[in-house]
Amino acid sequence: MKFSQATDYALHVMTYLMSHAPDKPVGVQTLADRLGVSQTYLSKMLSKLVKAGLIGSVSGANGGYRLKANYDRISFLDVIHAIEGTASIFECGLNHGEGCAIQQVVMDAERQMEQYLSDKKIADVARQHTS
Amino acid sequence: MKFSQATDYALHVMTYLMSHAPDKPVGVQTLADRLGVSQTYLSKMLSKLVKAGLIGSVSGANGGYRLKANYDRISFLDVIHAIEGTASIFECGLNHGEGCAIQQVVMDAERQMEQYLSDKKIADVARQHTS
DNA sequence: GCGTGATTACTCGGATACAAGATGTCCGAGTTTGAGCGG
DNA sequence: CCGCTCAAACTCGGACATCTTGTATCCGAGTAATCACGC
Repeated sequence: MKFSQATDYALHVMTYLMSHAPDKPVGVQTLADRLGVSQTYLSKMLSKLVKAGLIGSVSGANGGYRLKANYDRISFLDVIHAIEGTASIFECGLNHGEGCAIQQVVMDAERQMEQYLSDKKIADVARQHTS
Repeated sequence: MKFSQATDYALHVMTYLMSHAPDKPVGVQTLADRLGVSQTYLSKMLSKLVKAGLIGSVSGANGGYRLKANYDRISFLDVIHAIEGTASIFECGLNHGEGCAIQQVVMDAERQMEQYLSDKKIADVARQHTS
């Protein structure tokens, strides 16, 4: 029960883009050096972020990844869902009639956390802390 | 980012004990049959619950696992922590000065969820829904 | 100076390798109950 | 009926086996900018 490293990287990339280059595309190489991660692995996460519509990609020379217009409305939850998927945190594997009360409780708890994460925008922390 | 099956099993065991046998020890065999899990695997989780002090074990014939006196104060979070460990859900692997703002946000979100889970007692759902 | 082609700097996707953790099994050791048996 | 012994029913712990998932690397294909070169 942990968030993956990939999520960590993705969040930091988003923060970096917002605080350092909100308008220009940045190559994977640059981002990977900044975070101390291999560029090939980082590109996997960036692909997911692109697929989720959180950032855009510019191919070819001088290309890279860049923020889109409404980047200041992206929440922590958006990034986490893009990387980790949107599946629920808890699945009751038993078949004891529908509506497992235990699953209900855990999913409610999950909603509490997601509520908090969707209120927090990446741009908020990017402003105060240039990663 | 999911809770393990083990946590699922543990929660159901606790619910079962509270609703069916609050005072007598129940063997692993019985519990495992009830849940459709192998008894040897289930015993691993029960050991963890014992170590965490959530239930007691009675060895020897007619032995098994049983609830302790204050079982109605056990929360979902207690069981989850016993199985999954108490480590934080998110660890920033980067070394960019202390106090990563991103980690701060995610940990706050985690606290939201844990707050909810520590308010919910197992006995609450055991009363309404005999698993 | 101007098109045209080659080179370069990128993204993108698939295939693969590796390690760790979750899941599940097997077995041996210790512990208590209870039944059997001899006096 | 009493006490002893022994088997059965348990927990407990460690050592495995397996499977999935996260992490990471490599490579080939496509794409766009830029540079070189010939006219």
